[in-house]
Order: sequence, then structure tokens, then C-alpha cells
Amino acid sequence: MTKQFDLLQFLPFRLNRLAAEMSKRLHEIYGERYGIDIPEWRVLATLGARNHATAQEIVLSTRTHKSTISRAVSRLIDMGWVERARAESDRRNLELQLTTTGRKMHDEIVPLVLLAEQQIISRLGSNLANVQQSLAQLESALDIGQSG
Amino acid sequence: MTKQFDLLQFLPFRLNRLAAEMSKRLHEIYGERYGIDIPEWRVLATLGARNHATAQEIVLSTRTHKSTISRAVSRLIDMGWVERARAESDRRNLELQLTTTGRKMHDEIVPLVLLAEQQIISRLGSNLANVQQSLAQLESALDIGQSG
DNA sequence: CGAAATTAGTTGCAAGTGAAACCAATTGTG
DNA sequence: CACAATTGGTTTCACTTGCAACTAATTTCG
Repeated sequence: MTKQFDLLQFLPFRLNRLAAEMSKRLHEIYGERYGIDIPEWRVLATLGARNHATAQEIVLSTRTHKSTISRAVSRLIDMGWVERARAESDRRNLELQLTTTGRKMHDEIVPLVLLAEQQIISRLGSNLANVQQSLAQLESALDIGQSG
Repeated sequence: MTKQFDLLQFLPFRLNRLAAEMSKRLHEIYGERYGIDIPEWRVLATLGARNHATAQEIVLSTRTHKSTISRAVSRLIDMGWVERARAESDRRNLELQLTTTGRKMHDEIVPLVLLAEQQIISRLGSNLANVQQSLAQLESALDIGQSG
């Protein structure tokens, strides 16, 4: 018999469990109230921060599959939150940006998710800096660039 | 305009991205070589550590949905890695345990995944203790019990 | 004892996802 | 200039998953 293996101490498992629990809580907020899912939220948040971006840029910065982003963008366009136009520079590129409505929704949702994050963060107390540092170290160990 | 929201610094997003990257790397090891997926691996690892358990116990300790565990167990039984028998004590319970083959596969796979974990961990260097502590703090902040 | 409630596990169904094939527009090169 | 190669994005398909409804075995309690 090999040395006992402890799943509960296994790094990938712990990360998975933390991420699943956190996503679930978040989605309870923006999912129910605004009818969007996680990929749509990521698009919204990215466009909110950048003002405009192509789908490809969103793919890279969020590390989400391009077909997932494509579908999320389509839905946001259907909802009237996002608009799309061919870029002048390279007409293959479709520049995305929030509509007035999209901006309004973004500005409404962001404080809610920040509040939810804050509730977790507050429970970390003085360990917050430590945790943030650890996340950065893990990202670095996994070659996940800071900017995507 | 609200204060800019930075997705890349957002705790849930970072956890998701870390977990996704880690799972992907792990699955490249046991998935390709042994033809099992993540839920099956979780069942295997749990039974390997406990010798026997019910599906419900695996559900609780891995925090995986019971239908997912049910299907993973079925496949492992089909593969001849796990066997099942009604418990004497409470005949609703189906006690699961590894077969001889299952134990052999477990003992083969565990060193491989531990090696993969070790490669990440080694890149954390002296920060390892710090990271482990942070994970425990996050688990605690999210009310994820240590034992499931 | 027997009906109602409880608990373990399975399965049908609908929704979401990634891989790969595909389409569209542009750019590079002979 | 035309055609191959590249790049951005979409869609089809197969698969996974969670939820909810279900079956089965057991326990509780009038």
C-alpha cells in the first residue's frame, strides 16, 4: 500500500472547491437579479473596465473559451447591453462596447458583487494581504500572467 | 461612472482561473493515461484513503453533486475498479470499496498526481506554508469545513 | 402493526461547455 | 493582382452537469 493520499489536502482539489463555492455565491446575486450567467458577467466586467475591447481580448484576459465568450456576447447584444462595430483599423475585428443601458446595469451590478466579495474579505481580517500575496504566488507558479 | 472595477483583482475570478488551470493540468495526467475524469478520480482517491465508504460519504467529503458521484461510481464499477455491497447495519446504504484492480490503479495514479502537484508546489518555494495557510483561511471564510 | 416521513441512490431532462469545423475579412507574397 | 495564409468569430456536435422527479429501503410514531 502506498502512502495514504489525502484529497482534502490536495492543492487542485482545494482550489476547485473554493472556486465552486465562491462562484455559487456570486451567481446568487447577479444571476437571480439580472438574469446573466458567469460568462456574461465576465464580458460585462471587462467592457466596464476598458470601455471597448474585441472578443479576442476578452478571451485572453478572462481565460474563458472563445465559443463561450462568443455566446455570452451574443446574448448581451440581444439584451441590448452591448453593441458591436467593425473596427476601422482592421476590419476583421469587431469592437465591443457597452450601450447606455449596459453601462447602467454594469454600474448597478458592480457594487453588489463588490459587496459580496467584501463580505468574504472582511472575514479574512488581517489575513487579507497574506491571501492576496498567496494568490499572486499561485498565479505565478502556474504561469498565469497578471494582465492575461 | 463608478470607480473602475478590476476583474483581474477580483477574488472569485482569480480563484476560478487558478482552479481551471490546475484542473486542466491534472487531467492531462490521469485523464489521458487512465481514461478517467475528475469525478471518477475523486471517488478513487476517497476510496483509496478510506478503504470503504458510501456514495453519500463521498458526496459530503468531496462536495460534489450526488448525481455526479452516482455516475462516476457506476463507471468505475463497469471498469471493474470498484465494487459495491449493501451494508449490514443499514441496508439502504451501499458500501463501496476498491477492487484489487482498483487498488492497483489507485496506487499507480496517486504518485503521478502527487508529482504534478509537487511540480507546482516546488515553484512556490518558501511561500508554500503561506499559501497553505491562506487556503485554510479562505476555506474558513467560506464556511467550508476541513473534513467535509 | 401500518402509514408517513426519511434517507440513499438513480435517472430523465434541459442547459452549458469545449473541441473542431466552419465562415468571413484581411494581409502577405509570388 | 490573385491566391494562400492568417486571424476573428460563429456554430455544430458530443459530452457533462445539476436539478428535480423518481425508486427503494428503512425508520418513526400514532
